[in-house]
Amino acid sequence: MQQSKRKVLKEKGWKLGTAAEFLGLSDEEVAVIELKLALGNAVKARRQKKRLTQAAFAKVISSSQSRVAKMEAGDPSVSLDLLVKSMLTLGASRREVANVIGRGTKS
Amino acid sequence: MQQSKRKVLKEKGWKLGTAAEFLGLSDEEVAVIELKLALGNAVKARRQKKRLTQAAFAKVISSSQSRVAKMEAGDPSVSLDLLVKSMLTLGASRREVANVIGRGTKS
DNA sequence: GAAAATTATGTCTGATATGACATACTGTGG
DNA sequence: CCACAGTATGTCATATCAGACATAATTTTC
Repeated sequence: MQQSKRKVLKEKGWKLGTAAEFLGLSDEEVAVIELKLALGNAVKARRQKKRLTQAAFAKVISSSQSRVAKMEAGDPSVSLDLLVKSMLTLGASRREVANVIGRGTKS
Repeated sequence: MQQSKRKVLKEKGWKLGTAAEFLGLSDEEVAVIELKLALGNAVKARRQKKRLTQAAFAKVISSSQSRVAKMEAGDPSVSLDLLVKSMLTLGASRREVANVIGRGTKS
């Protein structure tokens, strides 16, 4: 696990704060976080392509603007479930979701 | 959304019970459920291949035997997060996880 | 450059997922 | 048959995630 990656994640608010947490975060967990970041970016891209505002999209998925913002920002409080459901709602196929997961997403 | 699929999910305990819930379950949500079933099967296959018992694997991911059983059984109470983390812990690459998501998994 | 729209961030309360435990079910060897 | 390993199922208390709201920061439009 490279320091560079750790740094980015830490800045996003993923608590790698204390030594215990730092040590306690397995590579698999870090990988899941990276997945979430990739999906967040993908959601943002798709939403923008559809020229939807965060608020508008929030209504579509019966959520709130702030939650959408957090999704896209890679906030630790959003689940894979929500991200995937969002992608699908934005019209992504299962395969497209898989692509994002397979190879990350360039911003 | 085909009746056949609905039926299978219902039997697994995904509450399509009341009319409201039946109508309230969007196709995207159903798709997410299918994803979970596919991942559950994939987890089971990988675990068995490694000749790990549910209890043994549970220890590895700091969980419990019952939760592993629920994952593999496609229980509604397990999250995508846990399923994906499990796959990765079982040695699956991000790409392999993507494959399961892209094309389901034949049991 | 002000006003308006959009997005970001923080924090609540309620909803849902969590590990743990108990216990029941299923097979398999003796 | 029976013990025993593995798996399934139900239930808890606690932790984590949810939508909602307020409000700050940013971007867009005029």
